[in-house]
Amino acid sequence: MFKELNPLLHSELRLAIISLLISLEEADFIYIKQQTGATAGNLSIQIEKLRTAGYIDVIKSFKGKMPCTTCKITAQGITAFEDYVEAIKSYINK
Amino acid sequence: MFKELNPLLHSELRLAIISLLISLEEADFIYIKQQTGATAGNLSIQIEKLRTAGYIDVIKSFKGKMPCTTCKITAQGITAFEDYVEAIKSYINK
DNA sequence: ATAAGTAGTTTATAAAATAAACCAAATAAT
DNA sequence: ATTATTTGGTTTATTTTATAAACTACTTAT
Repeated sequence: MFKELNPLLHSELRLAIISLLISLEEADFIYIKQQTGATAGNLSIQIEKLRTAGYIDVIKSFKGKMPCTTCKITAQGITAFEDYVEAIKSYINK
Repeated sequence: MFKELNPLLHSELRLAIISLLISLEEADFIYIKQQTGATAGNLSIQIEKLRTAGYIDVIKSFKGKMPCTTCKITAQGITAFEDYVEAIKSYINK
């Protein structure tokens, strides 16, 4: 009947992050912050959760003298997103 | 970019309840419990939240000698669900 | 030097979901 | 008839999650 919704992706901000990274393949902290409208603190935490789950890779570097955190979706992340999309459809297409 | 996800509907169980009621127009507590696999306690709470929001009507009656709680979606609930479906699409159709 | 801004992280608080315990009545077993 | 057991829930308590606020470290401008 209803498929299970992966709780890691069933979060407005984390879903937005993954959705962004699916189409972009790579995006930095500031860009994600702008696109999602999230606060830095919340974004920092949700990125870390996605990283711990193996859904994204996080690369910390410097852009000039400023630190720059870049995120990239992993193969596991792509699969998880695709599964989530299938699952949510079981709720919205009756 | 990303549309806001109504937090009342962005909950696995509440979304399942509303999704059921969209297609059925009416369902009782036991049936919803079976279809969603929710525990009675959790279901009781989530039904009350949907009722308070005006998304469903809850009618308490007796079926023979047993109490029976029947739920029915409201016009407001239908609109909220339709809006939610539009919003979630902004995350899953890139 | 001092103030203000950038790019984050950490800690604390509020909100949500879930589980466990409970209640009242009905039915089944001894 | 009295003691379980089940049904149909509600209430309370605990855990998890999300959000906001405070903080760190460094940079740029005054």
